[in-house]
Amino acid sequence: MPVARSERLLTLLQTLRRYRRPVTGIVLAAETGVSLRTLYRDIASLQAQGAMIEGEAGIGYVLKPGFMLPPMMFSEEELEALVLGSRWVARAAEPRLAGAGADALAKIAAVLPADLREMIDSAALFVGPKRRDEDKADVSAIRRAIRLERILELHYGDEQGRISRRRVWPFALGYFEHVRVLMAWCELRQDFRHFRTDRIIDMTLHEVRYPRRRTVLLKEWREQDVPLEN
Amino acid sequence: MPVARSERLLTLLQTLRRYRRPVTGIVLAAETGVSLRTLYRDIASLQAQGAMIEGEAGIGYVLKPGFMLPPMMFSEEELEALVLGSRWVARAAEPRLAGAGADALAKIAAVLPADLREMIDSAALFVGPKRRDEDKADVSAIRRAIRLERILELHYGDEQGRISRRRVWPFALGYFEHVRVLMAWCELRQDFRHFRTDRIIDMTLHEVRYPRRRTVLLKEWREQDVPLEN
DNA sequence: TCGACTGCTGACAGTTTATGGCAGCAGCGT
DNA sequence: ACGCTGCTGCCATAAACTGTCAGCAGTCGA
Repeated sequence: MPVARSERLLTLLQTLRRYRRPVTGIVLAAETGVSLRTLYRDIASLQAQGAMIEGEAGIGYVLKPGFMLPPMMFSEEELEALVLGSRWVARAAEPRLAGAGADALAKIAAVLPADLREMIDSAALFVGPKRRDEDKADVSAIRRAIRLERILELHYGDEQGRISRRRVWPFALGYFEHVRVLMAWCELRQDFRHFRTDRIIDMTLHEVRYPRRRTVLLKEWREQDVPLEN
Repeated sequence: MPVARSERLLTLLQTLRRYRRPVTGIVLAAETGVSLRTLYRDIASLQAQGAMIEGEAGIGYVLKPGFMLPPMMFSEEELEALVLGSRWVARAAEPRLAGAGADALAKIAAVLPADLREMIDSAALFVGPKRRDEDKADVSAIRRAIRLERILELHYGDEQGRISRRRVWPFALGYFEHVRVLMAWCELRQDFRHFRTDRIIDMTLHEVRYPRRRTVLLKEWREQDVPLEN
């Protein structure tokens, strides 16, 4: 196994966590089954990776409360859930915890590749409680249209049951109250419009890209802040 | 740098993500600057770490959409924010995303040491929207009392403004609606009681531990499910 | 069916890296 | 002053990684 070292670092971290008081390097070396010299190197590695370990001469090591997550794989949706949840905490929880939520979000964003980081900016613009309705439309297809900046043709039914057909320029997915909402520029209305994804009856992804950048649209939409058409 | 290999694995993962279509090992080997044989070993390492990479003879490799987070350090509060957020998503979002939230939570819980995993079980029992009030009491002190199973003496003001002094056995912190709530066994009432942390005027952490295990109290409280006194 | 291409595994030697012991310096507490 | 401890450099040894070669199996197109 080529993971011997990584595992040992995790073990060291856990061992360090068990003790509340400072622990000497000799003890840690014995518990992880390694020489003192190597232990110092391991500590240095963990610190380099962001672990908040403090060592003081004559005292020992203490690990500031917290935890290091080993490398983990998250699916796109799990990532979205984490991001969405953190955003909710950041704006809805008590100030201290809200700050922690924002920090956690920033940490995750820092290690995300650029295209996924955009998801953090555009997804979950609004948050709210419960939602039970199933989307008729394929959300991942919508996401792809946003990513590729492609024109989307929608069959859309409003609350009166009227069905309209529109060509829109999708640029973001968000939540408002309990529904998922597609943010887009509507060619018909020549303005920003919001479409509940559960009311999209059918849609077609066009081959042509729309003539503007979605990031620009998002920025303009934010400044304009039009009310929900619904 | 002793992290050469880890970095290369991350690079490989990113490279793999860039391509949407299957990529042959030769290409990946060239891009990561490594021999084909080593690339196969790297792929195996990533798969062992949970990366969802699929290889098919005659085709190439494809990475299922998602992302691998490198090892990261989270503070206790950041972890709580992630857990709380995921829980909220798990119960409030649309079914598919809710499932993803639950999965993400389970993944995090799986790598957490036992004492922090208890936090997942006990914290954020209830979730709800916005909260703006400041806690008067020190939440981290409450958490410490829970962790150490210590008796807590509270100066508590109810909604009528009456102030009472109680000795309680704290065993969990949660949310209900928009307030943080301390779950405890109340010595005065000889029953489970809930205390809004923003109504705790003052508190004292006693030296003595209470005579029961907090996990047992939590279990009994769950089975009993008494209504909120508030 | 055949061949080209590709994923995958084993073996082995060369190279790199990690490890452990030793020495020395600096800070903390008694 | 002394012991304990964190921390760093050095270096020989041990371990791990890497590349090359070989072979087998599966996919696709001709």
